[in-house]
Amino acid sequence: MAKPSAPSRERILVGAADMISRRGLKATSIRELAKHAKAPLGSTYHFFPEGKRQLATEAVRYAGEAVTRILRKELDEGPVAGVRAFLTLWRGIVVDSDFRAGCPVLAVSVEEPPADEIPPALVAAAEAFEDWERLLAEALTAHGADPDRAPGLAALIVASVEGAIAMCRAKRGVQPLDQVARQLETLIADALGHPA
Amino acid sequence: MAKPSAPSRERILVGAADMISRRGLKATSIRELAKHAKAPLGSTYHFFPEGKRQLATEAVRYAGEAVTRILRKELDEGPVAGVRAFLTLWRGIVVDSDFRAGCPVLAVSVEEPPADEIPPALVAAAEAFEDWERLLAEALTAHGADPDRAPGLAALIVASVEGAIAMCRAKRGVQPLDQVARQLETLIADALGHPA
DNA sequence: GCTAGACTATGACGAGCGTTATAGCCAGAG
DNA sequence: CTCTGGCTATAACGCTCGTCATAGTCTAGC
Repeated sequence: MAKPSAPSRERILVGAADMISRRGLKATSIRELAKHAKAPLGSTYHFFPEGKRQLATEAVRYAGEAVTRILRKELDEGPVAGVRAFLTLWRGIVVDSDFRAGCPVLAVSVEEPPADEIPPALVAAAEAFEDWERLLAEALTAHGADPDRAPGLAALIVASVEGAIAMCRAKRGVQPLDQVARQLETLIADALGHPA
Repeated sequence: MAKPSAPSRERILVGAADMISRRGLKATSIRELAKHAKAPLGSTYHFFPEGKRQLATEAVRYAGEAVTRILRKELDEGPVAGVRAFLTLWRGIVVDSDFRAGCPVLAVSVEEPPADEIPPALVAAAEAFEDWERLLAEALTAHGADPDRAPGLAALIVASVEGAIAMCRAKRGVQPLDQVARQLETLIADALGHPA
């Protein structure tokens, strides 16, 4: 035994993030998730004893941090390259899933929390957004953007990409993401001092 | 008889749009919707005999067109005023609901359609986005923006506002919408020929 | 006042949900 | 080999879901 757990746990998390990004949190059932992740139903409660709440929270964190890692790496080449990678990442997910999958963080963000508490999955979603914004803002200021304006610009980038992902799914086409990509690219070039 | 129907029908529609904007489509149950709209459960099937599909489709159309009307009216004062009204509208909904409600069009857009068909509610969502983008693009070109770039700019506006609504809900604060408002305002001023 | 037709009230159907309980399997430690 | 404990299998709990059927109420037109 020894090793506290197998690759099953991570497979469940990945499957949960994917499923949430497609259907939303409430519409993702643990039974179907188990089937989708090729794990037995009992195992989900073995690995995540607090049930759906815990599973959702960890899935959002997992996905959010995966994107954070990619973003951090690509931003080493500068903000333009980083934003381009950010857009390409989501574009790939949307296209590869035939416009059926999107961003799990967004999916969790648009579901009403219960009246009495703020679910930890929603907190994890907010943290993911903040991480992405912070990384972008730092890269922008590091490359010459006005430090007062960089956070706002970073928020615009994240918001427009998330919105464009949803629009692509509704329209079943990549135009919104491509349009946003173009606009952001010139906008960032401008903010960095640019050539016109 | 005579009058084909009462104000009940519209009340159900409004309630459905509100509920969808909070919980998403799949998580909105007809039973709770009826309670929320103070209509009997039987009435929902009387007014919408095709059931949830029809109800969702009409609710999305209803909400989308309501926003379209507001947007069209406010754009008469120019693109800056129109975008400002657009943002203020959503800001009000988010704040008044204590960050529990958002955009029903976005909510429908991020839910996976069944494998065999594209649900009409999703088509209605795509149409709403397109209407908003078209109105914005027309206003931008009419006020001096480069006609080649206006559609992309309009898409960026819609995408960033939708994304910011979701981010506000996750963070339980209005900063994202306000940041996006500021960025869009200067961006539009620029695109219109501006003073720097 | 009576009747037709728009609306409402109520209850049932099968299905799926989250969750729990119980029992079984099976690799590795002693 | 035995035993232990991580993992799996199966069945069941109460609940809510979308939908439908049936019967009842109310009002407008004659």
